[in-house]
Amino acid sequence: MKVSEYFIFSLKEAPKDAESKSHFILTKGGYIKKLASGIYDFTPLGFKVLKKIEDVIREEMIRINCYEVRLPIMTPSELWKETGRWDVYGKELIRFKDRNEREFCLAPTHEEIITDLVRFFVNSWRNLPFSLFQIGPKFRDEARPRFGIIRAREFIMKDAYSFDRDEEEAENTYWKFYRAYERIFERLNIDVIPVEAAVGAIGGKFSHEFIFLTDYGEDKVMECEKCHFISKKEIASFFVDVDKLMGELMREAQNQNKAPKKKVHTPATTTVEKLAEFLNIPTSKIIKSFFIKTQRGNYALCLVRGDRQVSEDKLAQYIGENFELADESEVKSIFGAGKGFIGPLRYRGRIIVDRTVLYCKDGVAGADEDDFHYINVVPMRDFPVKEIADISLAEEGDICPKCKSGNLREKKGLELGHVFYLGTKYSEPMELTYTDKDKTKKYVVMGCYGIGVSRVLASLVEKFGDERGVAFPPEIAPFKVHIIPVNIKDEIIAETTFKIYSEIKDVSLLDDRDDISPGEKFADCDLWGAPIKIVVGKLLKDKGKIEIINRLTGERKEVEAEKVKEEVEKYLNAKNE
RNA sequence: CGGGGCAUAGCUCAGGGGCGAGAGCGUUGGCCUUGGGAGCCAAAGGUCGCCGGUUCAAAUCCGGCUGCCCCGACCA
Repeated sequence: MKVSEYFIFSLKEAPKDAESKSHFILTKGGYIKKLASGIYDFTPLGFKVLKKIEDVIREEMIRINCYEVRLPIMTPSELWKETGRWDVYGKELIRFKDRNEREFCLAPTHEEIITDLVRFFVNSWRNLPFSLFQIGPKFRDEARPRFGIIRAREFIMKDAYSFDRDEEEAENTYWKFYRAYERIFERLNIDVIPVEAAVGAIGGKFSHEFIFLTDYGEDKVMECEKCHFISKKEIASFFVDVDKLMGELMREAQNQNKAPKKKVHTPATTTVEKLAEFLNIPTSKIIKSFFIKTQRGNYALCLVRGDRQVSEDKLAQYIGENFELADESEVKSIFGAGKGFIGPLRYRGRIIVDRTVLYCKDGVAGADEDDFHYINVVPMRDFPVKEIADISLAEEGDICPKCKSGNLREKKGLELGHVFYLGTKYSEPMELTYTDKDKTKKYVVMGCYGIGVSRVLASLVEKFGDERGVAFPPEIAPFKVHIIPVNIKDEIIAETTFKIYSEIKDVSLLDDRDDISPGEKFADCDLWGAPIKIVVGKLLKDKGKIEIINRLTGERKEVEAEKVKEEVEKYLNAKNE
């Protein structure tokens, strides 16, 4: 491709609001242009990279017998009402009406749509299993679009859906996709870490996110600084030596000299902070109690150390269902006190004790009486410790649950892919069934698998970009070679340049503009992403040589014009094997 | 959704009740130059976001709206 014949441009001044590296480079290099908040045009250059990424994904999907479809983005509300998501999705769903006042939305994801397609076709066990995918736009009216295409309102996603006959078959399919994802990201040269994701109680059995570590991520992850184990912060575990702590507590509980619990007046200490300040003790001495009501209507009292935060995801996972905090009147009628003053000392129902509470050897807990707490509270002595669970958020400095020695550090990550075992979450409400060999009707077992394609592009720029521009790895670079004739008006340079270009035309971008300075050409070369830079200039005049620079490694070679094609091929083949 | 900010040329921005509304970059024409966005000459290019108000007079002051940006909340 010749620059003079292409639609390609760059900006001298990138907009100041470009916050992340990828936003800056992609805008400055003319890959994308903002149309509205969180909505972007892709230019031929940007679209070219996007398609390379899509091609890698497409190949790997086809490799696992996943078939490509094209689903509408304008979708009728009826389908969303079948699963209840019309109401569950809030303002993020872009809704509108057609001329007949029928409600529609722009699809943010396609579970309902694909399930509708599939139920039209599937009747028998003979039709199963199979999986389908598509690559296309998704619409989510994000409250705050950010970092260019990292968090956009319209973005490109690959979404796949699997349909199996039973759980076992579906699990196998899940892991098949999981492995395909590993291959995809490896081929894309992007380092992702598969981490278990929160599924809540409704999601099903498994879910993994493929996380790319970057400051522009929106997910918090905990990483062990020693063994580099990574987990999402919401569900990250951390090491607590429960046996040792229980042994210590046991001795404390039996120690006759230990001060007995004592009721003290603590007026208006409705929060942990106020209580700690009032008693002049660290928050870590307080045993925080909160009372929950589960989806099935059961109650439980949960205890967490005062300086710790409960993880709603971990707690939901632990009890196996969703829950909410019991309301004030329920708490009052069961404990006889308001929320800030309840404790485990008299409660006879289910008590879930977070492991961090085991550190409290003379703690403070609510007295079940407004404006009163007990001090010198010893777990096991003063209340039963039967159910020990891991329900608090991991924090910086906690011990890694895997190697049990390194410290956890909080980092930011960006979700590039997500695999989800759905079970019958959609097939049940939407009546996607088949008749099995035994003539009984069964629900199809589903999974869904997404990759944020445009977000992968941004991540690649985050990884391979610098202040001046970006050099993509050959497999995804828009052009593999960027040819710069320093002065194309010079006949010798022009002749040599066009000769080289004719030999490697298919993979090259030739900057044949004759009206701009060399500096401008070099600047654009930095921006336009080719991993190989070929310069035809004074070296040709002086020594008859061409300069080849590998922008990814910085390696520089001087070769004769006749050898350029060979050199380029050598490099590309080495990278591709 | 809460808090804050911005809106003037294609881009980045200056100006601040009245005078022909400005700069740099970009664009067009001419010249010069060719190893890191170089230089000279000339020209084109504006609903000063929209609606209303105050005023003899509004791009400028006031109010509303819209859009965009930032912080936070939210983000199967």
